[in-house]
Amino acid sequence: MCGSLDVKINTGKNDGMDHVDKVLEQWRRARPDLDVGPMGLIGRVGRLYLAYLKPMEQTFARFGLNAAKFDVLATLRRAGTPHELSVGDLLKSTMVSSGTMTNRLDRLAADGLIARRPHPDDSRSFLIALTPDGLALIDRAVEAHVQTQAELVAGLSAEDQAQLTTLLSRALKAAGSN
Amino acid sequence: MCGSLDVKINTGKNDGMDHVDKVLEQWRRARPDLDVGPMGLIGRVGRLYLAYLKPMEQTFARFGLNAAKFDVLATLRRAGTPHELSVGDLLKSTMVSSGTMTNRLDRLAADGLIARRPHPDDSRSFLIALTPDGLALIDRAVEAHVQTQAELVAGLSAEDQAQLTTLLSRALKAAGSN
DNA sequence: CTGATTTATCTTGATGTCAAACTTCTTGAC
DNA sequence: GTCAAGAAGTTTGACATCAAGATAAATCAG
Repeated sequence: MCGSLDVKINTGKNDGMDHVDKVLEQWRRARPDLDVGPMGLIGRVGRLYLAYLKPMEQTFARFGLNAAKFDVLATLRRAGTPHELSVGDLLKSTMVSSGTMTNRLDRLAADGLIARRPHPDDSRSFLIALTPDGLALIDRAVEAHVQTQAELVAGLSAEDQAQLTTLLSRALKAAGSN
Repeated sequence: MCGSLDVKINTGKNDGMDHVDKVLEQWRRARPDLDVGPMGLIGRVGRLYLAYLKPMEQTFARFGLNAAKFDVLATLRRAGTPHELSVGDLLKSTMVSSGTMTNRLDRLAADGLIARRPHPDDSRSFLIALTPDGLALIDRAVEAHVQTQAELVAGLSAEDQAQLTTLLSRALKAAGSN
């Protein structure tokens, strides 16, 4: 007596179900004791993050960059003239480990996009500056990046964009990360 | 005459500004020609993703797992009895490269959490099954995971959670990833 | 049947990341 | 002054990931 119902729902290939809906449906069948409501919200945040990341990485690639390199160059660029920060400043802005930052700076220096010089007031420290090439590149890359981002949200109405931004801010506070 | 204004706004350490607000403010000063509206939305999605990911990774670590391993075990678990899928099935569900999946399966097999066996109908293929240890572990881990996720969104009202889920779904469709 | 193509998975080589250990320099207590 | 404690970056070792190439088996065209 439940055979037809099983077949009907099985594998969840119904109407407007997205990937997250299908996963939740599977969990409900496999572990009906679990409340998967939060998983739906958090899962969609993850999927949206990936959906945004891929096109942005493609844009970066057009300029010989990836998200990691873009991140460092953009941090220096938006800091304003003279586009120079210490390694520690970059660490605070970018939330990666110090070893990761060393690696990123090595590669950017090899590309001629940044230059290290000793910090005049602290010999343990280094100042990292955009080279002229680095400045020219990030200025072009960020224009393309902004354009890509505009396209990614173009399908949302202005009102939806504003509401989504508000709710995301609230969610960030609720998650304890301001 | 703009000196005092400059100082007042400089470095953006005002009221309720979060990290994304500060970045946008820096861009507005450094590149006033750019429209950074979409960057605010996309930036918050990224920050929220990270804010969710860190506590979830800590939960996984309590069970000797990381997000990659949890992902595979959970896919097998929610597929239902006999908790067995081909490598290709796992690839479709998890969106990683085939080399990555091989690596994940090697490590899970070394941990005794999954077992490979030849596919009875196709000698190119393998069936991957949870071992009894793997099943017991993922059943405990997913309970803790659901609990962690509940805590992460607990600061949002039920209405905000529902509205956010709706808008995220809309944003996913708008970004061309359903 | 047989050769060509496609499919399923694994292997290889290059990157990127982190945690923890390490080096060098600064600062603070006395 | 001098020594201990802390801070700024770098190095090391272990993983994780991907793209592209390799291997082996299934399928298809004729």
